Amino acid sequence: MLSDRSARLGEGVGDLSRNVRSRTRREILDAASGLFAVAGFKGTSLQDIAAEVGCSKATLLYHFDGKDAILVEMLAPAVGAFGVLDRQLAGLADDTVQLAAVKGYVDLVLSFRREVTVLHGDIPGLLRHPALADVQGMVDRLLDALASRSPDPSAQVTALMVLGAIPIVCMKPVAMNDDELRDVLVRSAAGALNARGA
Amino acid sequence: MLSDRSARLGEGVGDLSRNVRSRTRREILDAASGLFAVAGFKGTSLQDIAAEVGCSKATLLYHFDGKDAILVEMLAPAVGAFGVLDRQLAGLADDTVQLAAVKGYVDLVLSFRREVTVLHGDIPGLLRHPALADVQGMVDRLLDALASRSPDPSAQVTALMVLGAIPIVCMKPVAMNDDELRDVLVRSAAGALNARGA
DNA sequence: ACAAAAACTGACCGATCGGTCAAATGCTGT
DNA sequence: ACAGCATTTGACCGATCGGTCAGTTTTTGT
Repeated sequence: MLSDRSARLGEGVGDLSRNVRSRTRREILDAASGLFAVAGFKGTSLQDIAAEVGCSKATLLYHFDGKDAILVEMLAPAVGAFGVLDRQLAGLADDTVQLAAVKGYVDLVLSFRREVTVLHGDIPGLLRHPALADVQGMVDRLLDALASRSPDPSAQVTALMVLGAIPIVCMKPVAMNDDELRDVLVRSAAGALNARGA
Repeated sequence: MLSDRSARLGEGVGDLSRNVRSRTRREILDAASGLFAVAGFKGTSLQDIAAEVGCSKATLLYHFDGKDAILVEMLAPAVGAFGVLDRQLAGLADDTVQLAAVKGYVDLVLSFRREVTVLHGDIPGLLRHPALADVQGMVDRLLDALASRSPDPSAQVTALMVLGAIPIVCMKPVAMNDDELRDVLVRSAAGALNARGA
C-alpha cells in the first residue's frame, strides 16, 4: 500500500517512455473504473481488468502495487475534489452553507460519476480503507452542512436523504444534459430540505 | 447459542422437531442478514456466518441449498411486501399514485431496514439474481409511480432521487422513533417531488 | 550496434472461496 | 433397548482469488 513504481522510476527517462507508461496506467485505470462501477470492487478480479485492458495480470501488478492501489489511484481525483469542497464549506456561515453544500455536492457527483458509482457501490467496505479514511470525516461534515449545522434530528435525516438522493443518478442513465440535470438535482434537493420545516 | 435446545420436553414431537429446525434456520438467517448488512453479500463468507452462529459451515449447507439460498430466503419477506405494494399502486389513478408510492415505499423501507441495507449494498450484483428478477420490474414501476407516471425526464430524475434518498436512513442510526422518522421521510420526499414543478 | 533499463509475461504460490460427502452424534417413537 | 431419522461435523474438492518471481521481449541512451 506504499507508493508504486511511478514515484521511484521515470525520473531521468525520456518523454516517450513516460507517455507509454502513463498511457498504460490510464488504460488500466479506465478499464478498472468501468468494471468496478458495474460489478463492484470486490466483484471485479485482476483477471477481469487484465482481460479488459488486453494485458496480463502481472502487468497490472507491475504498474500498481496491488488491487487496492488501483482503486485508490482511481478515486484520487474525486477524493481531492471532495477535499476542496470540504474546505470551502468550512469557511461558510451557518445560514449560507446549506445551499452551497447542495450545489457543490451535485457538481462533485456529476463531475465524478464513475468514481461516485464505485464508492457508492461498496460504501462500508471502501470507507474502511486507510487511504480513504478522511473521506468519512468529509462525509460527516458535508452532512452537517446539508443540515445547516443544525442539531435537529429531522434536519439531519433530511441531509442524509439528500446525500443518498444525488448519487443514484449515476446508476441509471437519464435523457437529460448535465446542465438540466444539475438544475433538477439542486432544485429537488432544496425542496426536500425546505419541506422539513414547512 | 444453541445451548437450550432441550427445553420444553412436553411439546409434541413433530412440533418440537420443526421448532428446532426452524429456529436454527432463523438463527442462521439473522446472523447472515447482520453480516450481509455490514460487509455486503460478497464480502461475507460462509465461514463468517458459521462463526457468528456458532456452528460449522457444513451445517449452513445442510439447512440451505447454498449461499444464494440464504440470501434469497432472507430477502423473501421484504420482496413479498414489495410485491404487495406493487400491486396496490397498480390499481391507483395517476393523480393519486405518487403520494401512495412515497408512503408505501417509506413504510416498506422502515419495515425491512436490514433487508433494504443488504439489497442497497449490492444492487447490481443482487438484482441480477434469477430469484430477484421480478424486483427490477417492481422498482421500475415504483419509479414510474413516484413520477406520477409522467414521461417528463425531470420528474423521473426526482423519482430516482426519492428512490435513493429513503434507504440511506437504514445505514446511519438516527435518534428518532419510527413514527417521527416516517413523517420526516414522507414530508421531505414530497418536498423534493413538488419542488420540481414549482 | 549494443548494453542497460523498462515493460511485459507465464508459471507458480498460499489462502480462501462455495460446496460435497461419509461418518459421527443426538433425538424420537416403539 | 433398539431401530430409524434428523442433525452436525471434519476432511476434502476444484476453482479462483491477490500476489510473487524469474525470465523474455521491447524500448532507450549512447
